[in-house]
Amino acid sequence: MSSGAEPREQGGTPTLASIAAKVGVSINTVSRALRAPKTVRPELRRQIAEAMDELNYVPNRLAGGLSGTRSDIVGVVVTSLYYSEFASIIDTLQSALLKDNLQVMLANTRYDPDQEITLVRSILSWRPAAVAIIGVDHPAKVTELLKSSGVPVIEMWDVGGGIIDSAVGMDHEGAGKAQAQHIIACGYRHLAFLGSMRENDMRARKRARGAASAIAAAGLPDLVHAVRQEGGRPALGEELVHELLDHHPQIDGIICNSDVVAFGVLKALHQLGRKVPDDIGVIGFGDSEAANYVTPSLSTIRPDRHRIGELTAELIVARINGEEPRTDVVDWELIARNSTRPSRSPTR
Amino acid sequence: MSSGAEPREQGGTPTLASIAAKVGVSINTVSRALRAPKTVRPELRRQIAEAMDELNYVPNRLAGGLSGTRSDIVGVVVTSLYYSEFASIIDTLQSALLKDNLQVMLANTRYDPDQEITLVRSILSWRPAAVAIIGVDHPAKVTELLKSSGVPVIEMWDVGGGIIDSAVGMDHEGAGKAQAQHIIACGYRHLAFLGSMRENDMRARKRARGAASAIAAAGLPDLVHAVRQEGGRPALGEELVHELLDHHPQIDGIICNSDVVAFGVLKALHQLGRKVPDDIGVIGFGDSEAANYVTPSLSTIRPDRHRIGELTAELIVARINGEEPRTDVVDWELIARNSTRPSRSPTR
DNA sequence: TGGCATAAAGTTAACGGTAACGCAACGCTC
DNA sequence: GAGCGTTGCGTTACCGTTAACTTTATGCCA
Repeated sequence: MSSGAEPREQGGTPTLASIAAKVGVSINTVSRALRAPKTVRPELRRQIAEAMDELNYVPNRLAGGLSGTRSDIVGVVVTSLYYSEFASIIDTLQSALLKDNLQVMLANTRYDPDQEITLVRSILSWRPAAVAIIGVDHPAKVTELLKSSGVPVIEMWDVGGGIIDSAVGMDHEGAGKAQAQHIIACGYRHLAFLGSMRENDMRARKRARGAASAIAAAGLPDLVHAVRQEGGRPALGEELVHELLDHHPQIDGIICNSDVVAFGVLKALHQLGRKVPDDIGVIGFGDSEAANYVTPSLSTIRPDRHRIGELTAELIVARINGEEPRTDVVDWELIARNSTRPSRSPTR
Repeated sequence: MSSGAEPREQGGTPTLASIAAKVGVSINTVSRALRAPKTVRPELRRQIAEAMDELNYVPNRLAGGLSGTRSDIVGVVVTSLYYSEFASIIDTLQSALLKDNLQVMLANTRYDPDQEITLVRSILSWRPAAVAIIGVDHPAKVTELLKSSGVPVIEMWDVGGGIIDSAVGMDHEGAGKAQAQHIIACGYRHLAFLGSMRENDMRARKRARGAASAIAAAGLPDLVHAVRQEGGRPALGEELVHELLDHHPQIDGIICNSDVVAFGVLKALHQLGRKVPDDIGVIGFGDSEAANYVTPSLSTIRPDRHRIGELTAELIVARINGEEPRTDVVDWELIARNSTRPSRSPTR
């Protein structure tokens, strides 16, 4: 009050030195009290803990990371967040990593390969303990950066092809094939693949390829594509259905690239007076929360997102601890609901 | 080649020193080439850039952050990810921050206050340039930590009460009131509030309070609560509707705490043979992607999540640049669809 | 041609920790 | 009571980068 602002509290946030000074020990003893508590006398440890609490001490992990060799950051690179495609993977991953005191640093490329390069570089500059990244198809520079960094890299969601280090994902081509096989088994014959297909969404391409191969194997007419280079929204499904049926009125089975797009498809078909599943069958991908609650309920593929997140976390920890790289393939499940009818007899 | 493995390439990742040695300048010159390019001769700059590219140099931001005063990390603390409540906010926020070279570090408390303390401490230990956090109601320790850290804090999603520093959010009590007023205006009289209400979800409580006050103002019977301390899933809506109508068969209007819960409510009502919106009205909250695609389409409240993300990013940059703290309130919109009927005449 | 601003580099000292090493005090064994 | 392993703490040397100075070269004008 009297002498105004003394220059004490020498700047701002307390450091180990502040604690050390307060307790009357060396800096290192304080560090040890945190890092290796058994090497410090219990009474002293108590005093140190008390001082830390009083000063609201928060360790500086920038310094810790610089000094030690590990930084306890896990970089997570996804291609989208908005349509919650990967939100649940991140959710599981983050919670699982917490147990090992690993912090998630997030980056979202929005399917832009240039962004991916920038963001990977940016994440590497934090010297992460590991990097988890969506997809197995990356710009060459990304692969190069990740490889030369030497940090463990877990590629998520997809598998196959040239894995950088380790991978946890599902077989998208197989899933696409299963979509087609199911809809064929239900008796639909003139199939289309519909939805968002951004240039760098290799998973969507693989599913479309899988579907096409199943159709070829069944000797049916070629798969018709109705896709656009933008994010999957229900409204996109509505638009594409109109286009599709204008040009290909014979279509009686629609394989959607995602559930949200399928929602729009179902609505548009209803408005057009096309009965699902009687006149036309629809299958989605993703098993979104609402898939069982639209009318008719949506048949779809359920990827085990939870398991992907969990396994990724496990794998990250394993790799940090020096275990060998590996690739885990997780299952998906075909969920047959009312938008496809198993008992439908062939139309021909 | 001849003398075998020289100790050069001294371990692993290249540093400024590696570049400096390669080009034949001092470390600081290399640093300046990045930090203040105009102070370095163009020709030299070119050589340095070349060397960096060749060695795949990635700056060490741990060191940079420790030395300089800023760390370019923005800590983002959310209460949930799985049900994508906040995924789109993060999406917008992250993209907007990218322009200013700010990196998002993510933490998810899952509505656990102890986790919140742990995670905030953990994030502060990275000396972030700013922290964005969901909600304005935090454990005392969180508030204390954030305040004493001195970093700009933006509280998102909610506003009102004791703001730590700055806030961007909407008026949840007002939104709850609007839900009730809408459903009352449609002629429904016996109202219930239904959904997930975790102990620390203050926003849900505020909306319920707002609804209750609107009902009191209209002189209607008290709001019936059908809530549970777990995450909002469609199945929860189904379960709660059964419980609710068992005990309160007179209910003719259901205010849901979230759209996903409302999806289950609509399905259960259909199975019970209760017609929506004729016998009973339902309104959701959130305007999820699927709200317009369930049957009947769901009336709901649409918070401007995009704007919240955008404004938060703006505010973060402003605060980092020394501008004053402030609180921005964003709008929400009532979206009337087919699950409530505007023209319904009073039942009494 | 000396004086002096300016540009372009080099030197030095942090930043806040961690890890390796050193050393005193203590208790134990024989 | 000398020898020796423990325990508990202090010293010192980095980690890679930035910022504040200092130095050296360069050009311009009187």
